[in-house]
Amino acid sequence: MQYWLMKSEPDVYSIDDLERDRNEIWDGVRNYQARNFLKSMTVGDIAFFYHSNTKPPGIAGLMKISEEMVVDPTQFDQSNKYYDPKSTPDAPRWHTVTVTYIKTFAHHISLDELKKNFSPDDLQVVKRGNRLSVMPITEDVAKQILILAKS
DNA sequence: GCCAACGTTGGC
DNA sequence: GCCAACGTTGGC
Repeated sequence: MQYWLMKSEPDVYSIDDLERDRNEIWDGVRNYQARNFLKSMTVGDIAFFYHSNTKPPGIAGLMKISEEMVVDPTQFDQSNKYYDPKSTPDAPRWHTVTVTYIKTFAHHISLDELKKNFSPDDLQVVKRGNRLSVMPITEDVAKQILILAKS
C-alpha cells in the first residue's frame, strides 16, 4: 500500500465534486512522470486530494484508488482538450486510475501550513516551482499529514 | 543530440 | 494578471 498526492484545480474538479460522484476517472494527465506514477498505483492505495491554483492552495481531503491501469478515454475524444492524435486504442499512451471518495478534511491543510511542517525533500509539493500533478508520499509523511488534518 | 522557442502549471 | 520554473517540440 502506498500514499500519493494528486492535484486538481477545484474550479475544474474539486473534492466536493468527488463527494457527489463517489468514483471518478482521474483523466487528463499529460505528463509522463505523473503518468508513470499513476501506472504504479494499486487498488487500496490512499491519495491526498490537493486543490491547486486556488486560494489558498492545499490538501482538501482523502480518496482511495479503486481501479488501476484505466485507459484514459479522453485521449481518443477529438472534441476533448486532452485528445492525443498520437494515441490509438491498440496502443494507448495514457493510463490512469479510478479514485473513490473517502473524506473531506474539516480544515483544509493549506500550502503555508505544509511548508511550515515539511521540507521540500519530504514533500515535493512544497518545493517552489514544482509542477508535478501526481507524486508519491512516504508513509511517515502521510501519517503526519493525517495528524495535521485533525488539529 | 543540442538547444531555442514555445506552452503550461500554479503560486503569488 | 504576472511570471518563474520547467516540460515539450522541432529545426538543425
